[in-house]
This record gives sequence, structure tokens and C-alpha cells, in this order.
Amino acid sequence: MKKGVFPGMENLMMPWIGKTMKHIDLYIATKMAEHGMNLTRQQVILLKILFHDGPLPQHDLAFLTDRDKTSLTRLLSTMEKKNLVARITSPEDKRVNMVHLTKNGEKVLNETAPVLLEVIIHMQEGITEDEQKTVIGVMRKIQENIEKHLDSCNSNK
Amino acid sequence: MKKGVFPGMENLMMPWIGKTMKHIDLYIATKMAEHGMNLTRQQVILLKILFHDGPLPQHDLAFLTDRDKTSLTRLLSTMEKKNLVARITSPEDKRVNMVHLTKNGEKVLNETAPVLLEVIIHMQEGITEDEQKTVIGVMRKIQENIEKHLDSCNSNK
DNA sequence: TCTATTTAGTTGCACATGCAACAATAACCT
DNA sequence: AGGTTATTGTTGCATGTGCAACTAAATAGA
Repeated sequence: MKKGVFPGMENLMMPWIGKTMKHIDLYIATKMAEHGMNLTRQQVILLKILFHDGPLPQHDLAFLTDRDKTSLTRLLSTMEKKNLVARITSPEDKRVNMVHLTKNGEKVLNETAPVLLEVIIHMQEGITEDEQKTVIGVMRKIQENIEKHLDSCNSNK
Repeated sequence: MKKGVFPGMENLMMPWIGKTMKHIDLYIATKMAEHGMNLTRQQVILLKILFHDGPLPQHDLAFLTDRDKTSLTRLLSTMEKKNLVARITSPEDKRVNMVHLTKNGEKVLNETAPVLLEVIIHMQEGITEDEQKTVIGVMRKIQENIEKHLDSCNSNK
């Protein structure tokens, strides 16, 4: 039996993108586990952002990562349990939680870097710069298209 | 604040692919909801496969959709609750559940088709055939790369 | 034949995601 | 000042995902 060919969908990007992303997530998790780390792609990205752009309110983190605030709440809860980040209520605005990278979080991020680099290099083998640019351009275009059509739906209401 | 630019990751495909897929899933869910349907991308794909390739064991469905058998178990449970599919134990091999598309599932799939077509057309606006082929080729290549490296890891053990 | 292994499917646990509804706080505005 | 509105974050509920461990059934092998 052939694997992964949906009837009438062989030439569509959508199924390919979805499946590839699933593979990437699994590969990252596997590689992390190999190095004794228990981190998801999403967690690494959050660590990276916090390292570069310092303590940030949850609202900003959700915006930057294009994630629903409720998803971020739970992602942070997971990471807080692992002592990667810390929530500190802002004194100026008691509604706001400033999210800090902990010492441990910084240490883990550093250990993560070479593993992630290896993953990226492996994934990109045999793919040209031009192809990568095309892929990024198309992804951007798809997102623009979706936002455009979602907006026009909303304005119809 | 700029949205969606991870420090040092602007030129990597990975974050773009992940985010695009999230947008696609949301767009599909929104469009389905607009037409009074409550279906995810994953459910539609399963319906499509069952329609074309008839009743199938869960094992085969998991293999075809490149999904862990446990994920499929729960995906089917959701769909069974909605009366889209039915599990029927095979008389020849009592371990096997043959998954059937129900009458309702077939009806829903038919209603789904035009909506899905619209979504695909919207998403692809302004993207050339060549670009799509490149994207699919790159996705396939990434998956091959990952499988290759995962295999070599396993054989090292 | 009778045990050992393999196979198909489920369940517990952990993780990620979004919508609706909610509480707490701040800002706005009359 | 005081009520209304907006903002920030959490929780309930639903969905999808995978690994480890399990049950039940079939198959292989001694």
C-alpha cells in the first residue's frame, strides 16, 4: 500500500505541509531526547525570544508567536513547571505577568543551540537557497491570502 | 512590535511552515463553521480516503495518513460520535476493526467538497504552478532527510 | 498441542492549540 | 467620583498528537 497519497490531493501543497511539520516536530523531540532534553519546538522558540528580548508580558509573547493567549498560558505553565521561565506580576500593572527566562532556562537554551543547529542542517540537506526562499515566499503568501479572506468574511457580517 | 520574527530565524523555513499550517487549520475550521459544519482538516482527509478506498482496518488508515495508531483511535472516536464513520469488527480476524463511511459521513463529505475547494483556491492565489511544485518537492525532501537521519540514529543503537 | 511472539486496538499520561466565558485590574468618560 | 469599557490572564471544554503499557487475538515454532 502506498503511503501518504490522498485521492485527488497528490498535487496539493496542503497535505505535504501538514505532514512535513508533524515530522519536523517529532524529529526535534527525538533529537532533544537523545541529548537528555525534554523540550518541544514551541518551547525552544519561546526561550529564544525571551533570551533576546528580555522579560515580556504574556500578551506580547502571544502576539509575537502568533498564538492564542490561552495557548500561551498553558505553554508557560508547562515551562514554569520545568523551571525554564518565571511569571512575575508587574508592579505598575497588576494585570500583567512579566515572563522571565530563569537561569536554568538560559542554561537549557545554550545546550539546545547545537542540537537545533544540527536538526536544521540535516533537514535542509540537498535543498538549495533558492528553493528555501521560494518556500518561505509561498508560506508568507498563503498566510497573507488567508488573512485577506478572513478579513473580508468578518466585514461581511 | 513586529509580529512573528524570531531572532536569528527569519531566513529559516521551519518557523514559516509551522505557522502557515496553523493558519491553514484555523482557516479551514472557520470556513467549515461558516457553512454550519464542524469538521477539521484531519477529519475531512479521513472521510476522503474512506470514500475512495472503502472500508479499511484502522491499522491501514493510520499507515496511509502517517499517524500513530493511538491518534487514529481517538480521531475515529470523535468521528464516530458525530456519526461520520462506524467501526465494525472483522469476522475473519476479531482483532481488526473495519472502518466504514456512514451514509451521514458520505453526505457531509459531499457538502464539504465545495467549501474545501474554495479554501484551496483562496490559499493558492498568486502562487504559480512552479512555486507549488517547488514547495511540494522541498517538503518531500525534508521528510526524506528526516527519515534518513532517524534511521541512522536507530541503527547506531 | 502448547507456549512464545507478533499484531491490532485501547487507555493513561503529557503536550499543543483555540473558543467562550470568566475574574481582576486599568483606563475612559460623563 | 463612579459607572462603563477595555485589557490581561485563567479555566472549562473540545480537538489533535505521540509514547509506554496494556488486552485480546492470531500466528509461529518447538
